Amino acid sequence: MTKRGETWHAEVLDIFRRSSSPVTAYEILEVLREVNPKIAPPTVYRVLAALMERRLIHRLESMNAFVSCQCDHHDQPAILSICDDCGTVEESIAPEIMDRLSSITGKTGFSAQRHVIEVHGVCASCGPLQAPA
Amino acid sequence: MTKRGETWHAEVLDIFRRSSSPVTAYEILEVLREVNPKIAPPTVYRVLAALMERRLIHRLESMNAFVSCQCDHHDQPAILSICDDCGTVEESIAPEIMDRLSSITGKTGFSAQRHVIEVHGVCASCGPLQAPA
DNA sequence: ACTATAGTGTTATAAAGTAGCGCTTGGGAA
DNA sequence: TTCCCAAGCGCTACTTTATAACACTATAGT
Repeated sequence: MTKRGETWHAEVLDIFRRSSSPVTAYEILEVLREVNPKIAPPTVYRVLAALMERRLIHRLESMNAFVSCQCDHHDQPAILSICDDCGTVEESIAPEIMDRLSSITGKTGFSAQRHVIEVHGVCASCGPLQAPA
Repeated sequence: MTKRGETWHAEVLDIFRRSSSPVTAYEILEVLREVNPKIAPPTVYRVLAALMERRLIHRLESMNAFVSCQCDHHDQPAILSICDDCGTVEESIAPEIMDRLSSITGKTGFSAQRHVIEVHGVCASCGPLQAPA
């Protein structure tokens, strides 16, 4: 199925891959509107949902934005580090942290299903060593 | 300062303490409007910002909602476990996880400043053992 | 008294996300 | 081959979440 249906999927994925920073749904909307000015939000959100389901993009919960997955493709939940200065997002994988997390939250019988880990800070390029005073 | 200014702070804190689940800004707005029907969103968001600064509440980034801080008061960042079934939120502290996290994200020179850790899942009361079939 | 500041009131608007309908297409079942 | 289904999309309208900007009041400190 879907040879004609995937029109926007590739288009949107491209937008993400061309951007080094998080992109909001409405920013995507604007770009798509350069192609078809009548596109509405639901189209964008549907594409985003599909791409998330395929693990091709991540949602940045703390920013209401999205980034493309940088890893080849792991089903491991990702640790996202966000530079509050330049907006760059880096992705790390650390299964042992997820295990520790699950075990800590599991102490009360909680069963973890989805980990949201976002670290805000300043990246190497923006850090104090690079921009002293 | 502030004997008259803090009107809403205590009121809002009370709302949080009476609720076992996350509360949205607009839910708070509704409650405040029972007292003063003319209250508008900015008032609520200002109170929330103040309470966050005092570390009395946490923002649940993945839900656009807020919960009161359950710990006595640590400046440690909290791990929030959210039951997607009943909405209950539990708070855990695990400095060693934060250290691990900072060290992992720091490998590329990233300097961590704010950790967002939210774990979605199912709590003990809602788990499969409690509701089999 | 004067001033800085924290908290609030108010209007308007921006930004983010969803409900719900219906159309088209292509692949598989009958 | 015909029918139906699922995926992707168009579109309208709407809800929810959040902020900008400006004004006012009261208290604490000097």
